[in-house]
Amino acid sequence: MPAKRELHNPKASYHHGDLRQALLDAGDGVLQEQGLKGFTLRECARRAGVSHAAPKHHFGDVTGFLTEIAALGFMRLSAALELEIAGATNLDEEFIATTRAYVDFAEAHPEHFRIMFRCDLLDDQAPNIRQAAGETFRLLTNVILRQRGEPSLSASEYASGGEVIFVNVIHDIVIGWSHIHGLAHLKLERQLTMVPEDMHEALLVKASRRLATMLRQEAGNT
Amino acid sequence: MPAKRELHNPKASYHHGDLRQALLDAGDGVLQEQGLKGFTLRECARRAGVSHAAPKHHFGDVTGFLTEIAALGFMRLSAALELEIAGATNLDEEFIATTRAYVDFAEAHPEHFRIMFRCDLLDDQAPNIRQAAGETFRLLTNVILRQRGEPSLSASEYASGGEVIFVNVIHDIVIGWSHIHGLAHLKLERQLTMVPEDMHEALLVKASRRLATMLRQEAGNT
DNA sequence: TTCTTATCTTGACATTAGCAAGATAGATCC
DNA sequence: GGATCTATCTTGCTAATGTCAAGATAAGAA
Repeated sequence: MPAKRELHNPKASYHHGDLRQALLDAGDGVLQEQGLKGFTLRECARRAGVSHAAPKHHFGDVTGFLTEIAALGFMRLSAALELEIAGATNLDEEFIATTRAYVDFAEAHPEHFRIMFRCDLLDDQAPNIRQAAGETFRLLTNVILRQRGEPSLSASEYASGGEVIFVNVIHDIVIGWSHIHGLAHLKLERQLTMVPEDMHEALLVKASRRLATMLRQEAGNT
Repeated sequence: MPAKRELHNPKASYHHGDLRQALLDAGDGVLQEQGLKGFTLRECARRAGVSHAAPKHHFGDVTGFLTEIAALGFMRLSAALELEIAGATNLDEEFIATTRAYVDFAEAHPEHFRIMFRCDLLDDQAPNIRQAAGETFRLLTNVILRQRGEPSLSASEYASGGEVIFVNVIHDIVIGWSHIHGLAHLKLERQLTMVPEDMHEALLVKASRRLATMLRQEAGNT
């Protein structure tokens, strides 16, 4: 241990061990405490106790880093959806629970949510985020399929030609997702302030129940 | 005209005349050509032919500038909505046209749209943006009110206690707006790529028609 | 004319992303 | 064991940014 060298973090060795994960954790912290504005590669490096150029080897540039953060966001969203969906005991409840989980996620992790849906900041063709976002979409698709009384898609079914299976219901999937996503996004970005805060839960329930009822009806002409 | 001074723009006088508008125009150009990433106060100043600190006097800081840009965005969105709504000849058409105008706006001005709904980048309590966003919301509210066969709100009616008037229909307003906004946002952020591009128009029409039909029905229990 | 005020410039500082070159240490091979 | 290889991390640099403070300029008021 040569004393002449002053490492950024004298406790740690030159090789961090799991710097990649440490940087992702640091990024989480920065996003939570300072938001996307305070999110810089150098700040994350500082928190991880390494030099400013250390992240480059693991993520390339800031786009690569954000892509990874967004992919993690989709994984957490999927987990939250699965948890809420599993607790529902009927179709109305399931759709409401799905909406609630989605909206709650946006409010609990606003910066992650923003980044996940900012394709100009990401490499949205990267395999990891495509995979993660695809899984979220599969869960939402299945919620709609069940509303319509159709069988759900397993991950493997979805991977191998899910498009073919749900081509007939894609309209309803988009209707359902747009409803959920629009509500979450508008709420997150403070566009629903004309509704008193304590009415938001009731609003979510009523709106989602009405949507679900519609999804269970046969679509009309055209 | 002292020859020793080298102004940024020798053609213009020291006092620009309408630098505020020139900067806003420059900002428009930057957003269109380079997006939010290339949007910097200094770049806008360069385009307007003034020094890098000139914007400060007109907008304060970058947040103030973006707030102004966002307010303009809401005004343009309102104009687009009004135009499309005016062309509709029945309720189905009107709701579809509203959705189309909103979605088209997001695609035509993606960066404006992103900024308008990024409350962390803005001073969303500033009077100009509140006014502009309020007008957009009034137009959307009226679309929903007409679907329900209720009278529209004029700007003055909306300003003086519109909340009281539409408290009974706020659920449907949020349902309608969430649908429209969610569709626009998901499409803009490339989350609907599982639907072939040439089906997007038909998707929009079908989804909106179905939504409009629902809005015209009485809400069920709860 | 002189003073006042709004407008714009200059210069500086702290900060960032990204690059290039070098240092370190763990792993591999002989 | 020792030499080499390679991934990992550091240092130092450049160009750029937002913001501030101080000064310069012009337009209008007094």
